[in-house]
Amino acid sequence: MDDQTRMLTGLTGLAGLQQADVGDPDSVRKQQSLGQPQQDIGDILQQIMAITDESLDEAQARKHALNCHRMKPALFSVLCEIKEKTVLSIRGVQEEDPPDPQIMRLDNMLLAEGVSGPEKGGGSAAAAAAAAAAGGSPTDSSIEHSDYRAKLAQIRQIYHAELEKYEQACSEFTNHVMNLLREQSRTRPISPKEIERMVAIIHRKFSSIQMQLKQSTCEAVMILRSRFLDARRKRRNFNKQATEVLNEYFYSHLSNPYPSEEAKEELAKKCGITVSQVSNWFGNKRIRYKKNIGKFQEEANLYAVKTAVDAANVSAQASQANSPATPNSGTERQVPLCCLDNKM
DNA sequence: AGGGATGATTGGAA
DNA sequence: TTCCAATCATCCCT
Repeated sequence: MDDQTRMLTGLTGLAGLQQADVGDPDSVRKQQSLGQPQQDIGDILQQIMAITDESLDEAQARKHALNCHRMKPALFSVLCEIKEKTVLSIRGVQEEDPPDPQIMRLDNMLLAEGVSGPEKGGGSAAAAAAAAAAGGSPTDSSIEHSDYRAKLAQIRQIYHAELEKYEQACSEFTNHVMNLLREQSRTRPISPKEIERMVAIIHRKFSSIQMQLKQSTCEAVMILRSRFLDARRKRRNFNKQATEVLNEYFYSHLSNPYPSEEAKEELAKKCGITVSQVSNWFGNKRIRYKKNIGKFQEEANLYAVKTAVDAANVSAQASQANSPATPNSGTERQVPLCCLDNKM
């Protein structure tokens, strides 16, 4: 049975509808049950078409009569079915979209940066690590860090506020459209499926707006990040005291200038820098010393003397305080004039 | 301004 | 992962 036939069959209930009968379903039933000749479907359609030619009152009355007709649900259901099979099904195929990879990428990025998702260490932890590696005085890095964190928090706040606004607008609009369509479904054939589809369309539209929001948020984070990372490049030399502490350790452990993790932590604490900065410093120092031992000889001698004097002071204090002590027993430091071991 | 010094980064090896 | 070696980027002295 094709759609046309089905429609006609579905409409047979309305056949024989006459102006006088409209609004009186009983008379239709009576006519049907009595097997009265049924009018052609064309008559009804003509009556509907003719509504526009009638006076407003007449048209209203006829519309009302048609709306109240007991076969209306059947008619609407058939029309909905036809609609479903033609226009909507074509559109439905076209609009079925897979999860957008672009939006997934944006979501992942926002999550990783700590902008979306629950408040967490994410971006701020990364910022902390970067700021810690930024060098310079601890005050500088903490200023940069808090600055970065504050800006990120600001972005996060704006993002969530906007997102909430969009979501609210979306649900309000969806409700409005749904109510409207439900209302209209009394006067024109609208299936629940069609309403569902309309809701999906609205959500798609809003999600494309959301994508724009996500995109611009990502851009803002990237700009902030690049500015922050650029700042990281602006290194400061360690202060004199820190360099001295590091050099002292280096030259007093010249035979094995590889501080343990604990030693690095202690040096970092003493110098007010991070452990990775200590590692960087030792890495640079080893390679530069090895490349030009001659150039560093003077410096090495200087620290050797300093170390020796310190050691002497320590042992003098020890011998004063206690019984006679072995020279240098109070320090682990080695005499630093030897070459680096074969590790280098 | 130029150049050396120095802290950070990167890629590869162990 | 740690270290080396090369390199980059910036500082800072002359």
